[in-house]
Amino acid sequence: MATRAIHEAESRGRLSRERVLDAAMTKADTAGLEAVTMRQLAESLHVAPMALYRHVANKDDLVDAMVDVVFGEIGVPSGGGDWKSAMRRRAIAVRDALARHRWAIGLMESRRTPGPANLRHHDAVIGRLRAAGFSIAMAAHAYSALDSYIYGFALTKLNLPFGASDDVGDVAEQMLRPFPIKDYPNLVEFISEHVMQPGYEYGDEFEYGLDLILDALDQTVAPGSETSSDRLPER
Amino acid sequence: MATRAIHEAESRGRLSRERVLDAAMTKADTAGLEAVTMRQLAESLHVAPMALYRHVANKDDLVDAMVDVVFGEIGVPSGGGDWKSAMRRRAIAVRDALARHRWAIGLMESRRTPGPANLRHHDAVIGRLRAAGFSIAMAAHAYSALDSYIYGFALTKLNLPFGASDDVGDVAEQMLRPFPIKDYPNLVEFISEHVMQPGYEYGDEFEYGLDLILDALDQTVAPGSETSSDRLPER
DNA sequence: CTCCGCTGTGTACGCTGTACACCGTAGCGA
DNA sequence: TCGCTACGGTGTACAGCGTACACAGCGGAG
Repeated sequence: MATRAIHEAESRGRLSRERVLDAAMTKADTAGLEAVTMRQLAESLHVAPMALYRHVANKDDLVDAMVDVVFGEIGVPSGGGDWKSAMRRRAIAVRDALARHRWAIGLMESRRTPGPANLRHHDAVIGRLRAAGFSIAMAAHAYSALDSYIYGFALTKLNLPFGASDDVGDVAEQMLRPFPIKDYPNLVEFISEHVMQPGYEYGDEFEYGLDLILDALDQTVAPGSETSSDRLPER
Repeated sequence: MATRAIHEAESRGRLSRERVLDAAMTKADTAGLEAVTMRQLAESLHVAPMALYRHVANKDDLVDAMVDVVFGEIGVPSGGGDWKSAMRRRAIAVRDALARHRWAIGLMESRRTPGPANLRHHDAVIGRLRAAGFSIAMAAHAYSALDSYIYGFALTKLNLPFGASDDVGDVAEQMLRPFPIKDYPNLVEFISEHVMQPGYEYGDEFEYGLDLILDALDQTVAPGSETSSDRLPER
């Protein structure tokens, strides 16, 4: 009884898949995905490592579930407006979710076993495009182009690192330091004249490319006209 | 002496950074990046694990070098033609390199310490755009949009798995099996009417989106005209 | 009251990256 | 020719990983 009481006090009740998932998300968000080990996760839940296996099949199952939580947060493209603004809002929702959960980038589309939120999301986006008059093939084109861009942007932004609040110029300069500057004149100009300028924010590039693609799709799908509600040529 | 002779016969001479790198690339290409462990790598070189550390600082250094080899294979956009076809060729070269080295996807832009081939590549691409009359800001827009798309496509293609020669339809159907079909009508239609059709190849989507972006950039950079050789508006 | 089943535990195995001390040899200066 | 040094390869060891397996304690059903 004493043991039980103490244990309850420490862990605020029994373990559950949801509590495991919550702890994993928090840990990943704050300490990175590499900090999400079964052992560390168990420790932060005040539980033995093997206890987790009563609630997740294995680590892959856990990661699958985490990714599905992110899809859940993204939700589905909300009702109003034309397809273009719906897709624009969705793109930004995805970007924002990936900004909150940087560890999910590169995992979102890579799971061999998509969860329900994942499927619901894809279903809704395709549905939205079809309702706007996209043929199946054209919806595939649009979805592929948009998703590639969105995930790719997140990926390159995550990477080429400019980590959040680091001074971008410092990082860039540091990457170049070991090399003779004269070998990379365009890169040097690019960094000193653009990246290091005050007010530069790589994240701002996102909407430029996004609108580029959305406008191009719009032109393809409704060349000349401005409202589209019928099946239109694929290519 | 006997020992030495045997050892030489097995390993075809001394170890070197290059031999380590070659073995690592081969292993990653054939068995995936997760098979590239210091121990397995050492074994395939007939050498003790710790021997590798005389030639690479640590595993991160090794992976950095592997990524730079991929950039080396991509090369720089070759001379002739307008910027659009140069960028198109580059995009396809990147896609092909990533197809040869699937493990590199997600690593290409993520290394905090880019190698010389990486920098040379970026320098050349920026240089090509600048030479075609792109302002610095416009070059940034174009580069960001293109790279996001290219890497994102590789990422989503790698992922949503349809692994190479698997039957795409089978995989898709299998992903849906655990769920009630009626919950995802658009997805079901999409898969059965499009993805499962004979001749469908997701990889074909790449050039559609690529040309969409290239044409859109072209229109932005030279609205109306068909040859561009001067600085033009950023946005 | 007894028993079953569920949940959490402890131990153990094989794998990972890599620190550290060691040793044989090749190549050099004397 | 000798002796030394520096370098490349080895063996051992440690901490940390995912997880298989046998077990224990408790709650609820019969």
